[in-house]
Amino acid sequence: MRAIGRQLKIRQLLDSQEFVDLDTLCRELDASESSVRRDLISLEGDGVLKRVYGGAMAAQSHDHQLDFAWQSTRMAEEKKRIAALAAGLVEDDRTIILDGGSTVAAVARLLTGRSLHVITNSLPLAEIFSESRNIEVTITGGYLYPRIRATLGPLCEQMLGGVTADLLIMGIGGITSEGFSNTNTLVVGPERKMIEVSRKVIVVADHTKFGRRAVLHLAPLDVADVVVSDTELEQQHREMLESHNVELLLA
Amino acid sequence: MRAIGRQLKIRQLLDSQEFVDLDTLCRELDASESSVRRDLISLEGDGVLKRVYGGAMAAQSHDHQLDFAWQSTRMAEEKKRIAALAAGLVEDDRTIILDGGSTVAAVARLLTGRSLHVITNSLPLAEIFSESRNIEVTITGGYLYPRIRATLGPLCEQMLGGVTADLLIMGIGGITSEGFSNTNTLVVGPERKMIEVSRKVIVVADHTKFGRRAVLHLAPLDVADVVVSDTELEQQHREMLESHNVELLLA
DNA sequence: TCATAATCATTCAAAGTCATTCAAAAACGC
DNA sequence: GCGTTTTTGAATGACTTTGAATGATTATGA
Repeated sequence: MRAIGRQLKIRQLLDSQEFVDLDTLCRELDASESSVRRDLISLEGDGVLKRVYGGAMAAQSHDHQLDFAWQSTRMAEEKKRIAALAAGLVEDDRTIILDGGSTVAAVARLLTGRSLHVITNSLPLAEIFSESRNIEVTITGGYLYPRIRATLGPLCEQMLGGVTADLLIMGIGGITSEGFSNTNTLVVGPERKMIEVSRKVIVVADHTKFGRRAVLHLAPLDVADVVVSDTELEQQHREMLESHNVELLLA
Repeated sequence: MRAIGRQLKIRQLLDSQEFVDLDTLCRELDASESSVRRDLISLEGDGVLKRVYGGAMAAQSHDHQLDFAWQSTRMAEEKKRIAALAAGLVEDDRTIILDGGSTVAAVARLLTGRSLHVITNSLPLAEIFSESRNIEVTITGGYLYPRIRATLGPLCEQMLGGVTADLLIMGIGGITSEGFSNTNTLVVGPERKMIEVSRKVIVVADHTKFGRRAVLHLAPLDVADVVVSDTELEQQHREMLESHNVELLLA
């Protein structure tokens, strides 16, 4: 059977089932492991499926499953490692501000058993701590932005202006030598306030965020005390942070 | 079976049941205890489930949480009728404050299609409007009280002090001739503020609340403009409200 | 309260899976 | 037919996952 025929059959298989392992594919397609692997690499490039350890998963759009598929990728693993490192930097019984990024959510899940005072504008994040008896959660008020389910606006910023925190853990959209930037116009206001009222600022960002400049400039590099990223970060970006006196930790 | 396949099956299992023990998982997945544990750790990291001693529990999604809270309230027919009547009193394009009682939640459900600005300190209530494109939700900040998932405390009251609303719809613990009272020490502070900043106050309360005095006095009867209750309300209580110039509507 | 049983985290060797390389086979153009 | 390009499958070594064993921790019941 030719490559095209095999790939067609793989597509069909993934229509009916969510996951197929390599052995099954080799048997069904009557092809060698190597060929099947090559097909999977090709199909993954087309966005048809998601390669996972032991086989492949269907990449059905907008379904619950897609999130799952993405979460099981290598990138998600890096995110988890970054989160673990960042969580280790948090000392007990401190007041920390968490912004609403997905990497920060991963950090939050690792903090659930600790004793802390958490301030956040993100409802999903607040929910993570709902079972944590030793964590006091303060939510900033304001307009509830539905898409990301976080509070924003002047009321939010005003309230942030009235608090102080030992630590801020913040996700970010892009990092260049000019500073940190974010994609969402509305969130930068609260984020600037968060930076302002926090004694120490930790930014969590995987290596793909480096060299990218998102639409909205947020703050210069030196507002961050620590940046936590992963080991795939290029040397030039490492030096960029060092030259701005930002401590860099790689997970 | 590979890790991804197992984790998929665990998800499916937790869709249908709230808790699974480790033995069952090992048998169902035909995998060792160690592997299942690793899967659970990974899935917990993804926020899919909550690991508990002896197995794992489904991490209820927000919708489910709501539905659960919904079902757990003994939702008498009366309450629904009261809610419908109260919702009918709300005019479009107004700013209304909703407090966090279960009867008020019933009102909120009926308002989802409307065009309004809603201010609330209750997270479950805010969730009800998450899909409503024409409703702008403002959440009051403050300490997040886990049991009822509402914000409280000085920050909350301070923020309430900074707004004004056309209408307040409030649930209540007890109503006597001395006034309204509530069971929870912490919620009366925000509730007093809510009354203060609202031009009109509607109290929703089924007939069982009348004649009962809860531990904490909240406000005298005449702060309410309208009380909505059900037809089983005794005559003496009807007269009590009338004598305080409170309009009484019975559903 | 203490002893017992069950569950859990950690470690480590074995098994499984993956990316890469390379020579053989197949397809293609002329 | 013959040389070139593409595809294939086996082999190698690197990497990841697995399951059993160990000791630590947590529930249970007397």
